[in-house]
Amino acid sequence: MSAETPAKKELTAVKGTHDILPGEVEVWQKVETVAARLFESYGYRELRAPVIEHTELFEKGTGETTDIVTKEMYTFVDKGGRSITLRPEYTPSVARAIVEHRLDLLGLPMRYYYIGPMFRYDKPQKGRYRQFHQMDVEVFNEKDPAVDAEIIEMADALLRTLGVTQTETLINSVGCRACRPAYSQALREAAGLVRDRLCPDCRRKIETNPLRIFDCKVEGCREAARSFPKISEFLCPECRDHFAGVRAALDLYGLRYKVDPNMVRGLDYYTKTTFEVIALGGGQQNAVLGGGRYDDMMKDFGGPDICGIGFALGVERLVAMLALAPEPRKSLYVVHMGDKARAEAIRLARMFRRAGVETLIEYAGRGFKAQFSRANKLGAAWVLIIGDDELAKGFFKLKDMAAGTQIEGAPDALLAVIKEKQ
RNA sequence: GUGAGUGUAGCUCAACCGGUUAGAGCAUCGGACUGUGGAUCCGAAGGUUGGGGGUUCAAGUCCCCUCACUCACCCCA
Repeated sequence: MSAETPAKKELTAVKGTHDILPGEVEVWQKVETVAARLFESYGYRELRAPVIEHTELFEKGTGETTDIVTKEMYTFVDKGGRSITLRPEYTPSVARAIVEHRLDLLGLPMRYYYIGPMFRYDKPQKGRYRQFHQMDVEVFNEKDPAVDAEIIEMADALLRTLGVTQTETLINSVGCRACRPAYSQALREAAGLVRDRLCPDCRRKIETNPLRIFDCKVEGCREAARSFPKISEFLCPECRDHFAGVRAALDLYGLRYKVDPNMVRGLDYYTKTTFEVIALGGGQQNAVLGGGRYDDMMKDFGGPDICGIGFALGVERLVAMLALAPEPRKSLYVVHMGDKARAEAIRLARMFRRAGVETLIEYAGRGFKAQFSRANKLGAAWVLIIGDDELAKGFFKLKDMAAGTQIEGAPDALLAVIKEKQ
């Protein structure tokens, strides 16, 4: 081991990844426990799928034409020659697990949630990282539009529970395989007519993904897009009824939302309902969560014909919106003087820890003054004092650092005092 | 992948027109102070000025390359 020569800044976190340090990690823990409890109250169960999957899963599930698959995946060949990918999203993994384990035959509600890291080889910027974390929620085999509304309401409930208010909920219907092709065609024709007024990017989108023209921020394109046909005019009766059902159920909840016919999502597999919650104000990466229905994915996997709906929430983006004060922790610091006292300190610390008290022992062997200074710096609520006098009596002193008061007693009695105020 | 901005101590920042050994505050550690914290005073440690190359008698400062970060495009959580 090299005692000196601390490594210079050659060893850094990989681009686009971040350490979540103590101080911030408490916020994450809070978010995770609140979310898990809430999801379970809606009948969801945690399903932990692997971080790595066969590359093919995402090619088929996420879609070969999506940006995620064409240029953002962390893919490598393992030592067995398999093409493996660090998951860029979670939904395909759940669908795979259902097919693999035939979870659809258990007769249980197919409601799953998961919290964990995802990986996309993007260029990092505010709110966008290469390793980021999502809370993912999926419901399968429920086609009633009230379920769409319920899941949106649950997302809203999560944000409200965490004290997030500056958001807007957007919903849309992107139709299904019966009605969307006609709409895409109509859109291509409309866009083709004003081709010379569109930016180069959008001219390309006419062929590749005409819905995305609505996303463009160039004013000329926005202006042109206003005259384009709306998806609502093209929905088949089934999709139209479904969307009306979603809105009716949302109204039942009294939830505020905005129908945004221009909202398109980047994943190919969505059908009917899509939705997004965006943060008001702030940067450009403002989608806190997004999701929708995907009625064809399972079938496309060669599995049973089971519909699905879900959303993914970006934990980094959520945490950035929170202003949670850390909960004060009350800890004990054990100071001591002399070899025997040190041994007693170690013994008593174990006792207090087993009783559930956060306890640290002074190991630097400094004078009492320095030890108290240390305790103060660490923000200890109490200091347990062990010196020759205390050892002789079997009675120890306990100082309340905030009050500055000090009591004396046997370890059990002192523990009782701490537990009372903990 | 494209574009712009920024890189000086752990953090926040100085350093004149290119000119001696790159400074300060905060934080850290030690001492004053071996039976009691916060205050004060004293001191120490901490830097290849992101890295490499170039111009110059001389570069933290100017030029080029590169890396990282930030922001935006694209896309998305």
